[in-house]
Amino acid sequence: MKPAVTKAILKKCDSVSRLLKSLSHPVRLKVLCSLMEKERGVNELTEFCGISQSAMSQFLARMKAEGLLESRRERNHVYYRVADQKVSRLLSAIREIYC
Amino acid sequence: MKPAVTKAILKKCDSVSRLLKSLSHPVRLKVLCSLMEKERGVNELTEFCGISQSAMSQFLARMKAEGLLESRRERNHVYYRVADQKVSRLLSAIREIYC
DNA sequence: ATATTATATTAATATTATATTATTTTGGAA
DNA sequence: TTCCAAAATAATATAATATTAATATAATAT
Repeated sequence: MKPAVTKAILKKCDSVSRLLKSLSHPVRLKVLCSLMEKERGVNELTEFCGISQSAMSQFLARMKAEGLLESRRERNHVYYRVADQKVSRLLSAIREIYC
Repeated sequence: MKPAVTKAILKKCDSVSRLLKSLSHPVRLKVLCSLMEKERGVNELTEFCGISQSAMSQFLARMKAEGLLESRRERNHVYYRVADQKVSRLLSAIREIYC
């Protein structure tokens, strides 16, 4: 492998692997998949994934902190949506290959 | 979400997230990336990733067990290559989006 | 003001993944 | 056979993540 090319790949791999780690949990992946079409409320996501409210809240907080999700509040409900265009593209590719 | 669609997605997410977990470690991702072009020896992979022989061997064994890699022996050297067509496609997609 | 519902945060524990070191196996060469 | 290099395995220590439970906040309704 040419050293010049090599170095660039190594760096990219570090950042990309961090992103993939975020997608690599079943709940986080389910959340992202279900948000592909449209934004959804915490309640809906929680039911969909079949986990506790607390757990979901933690997942959502983490994904938001990582820049994967954005949220907005409406009355006493919070709605989440996918924040990153590239992540959407990646999810589409995954769907195409595996679904 | 329609229950029929839902159930299929939930199942897929479980298996896909397992795969993504495997790609989500920097070393494993580097190995896969460097094997996109052609097969490579353990030695070369170890140097490329900058980890110990033992650690690399463990990663390779795991990836082989998971069906991501195949290997062949030639004299006292072992060469690894990507085993799964779908994984190759996924890696290509990742490259396209992030590199 | 109090109660209720939705969501978030914190803390404790359990689980799993990774790295390290030492040892073993494999196949070939002296 | 004995020796050597390459690779694999085993055992253990360490670090990272996930899970669970309890508590806290936010907004609204009574």
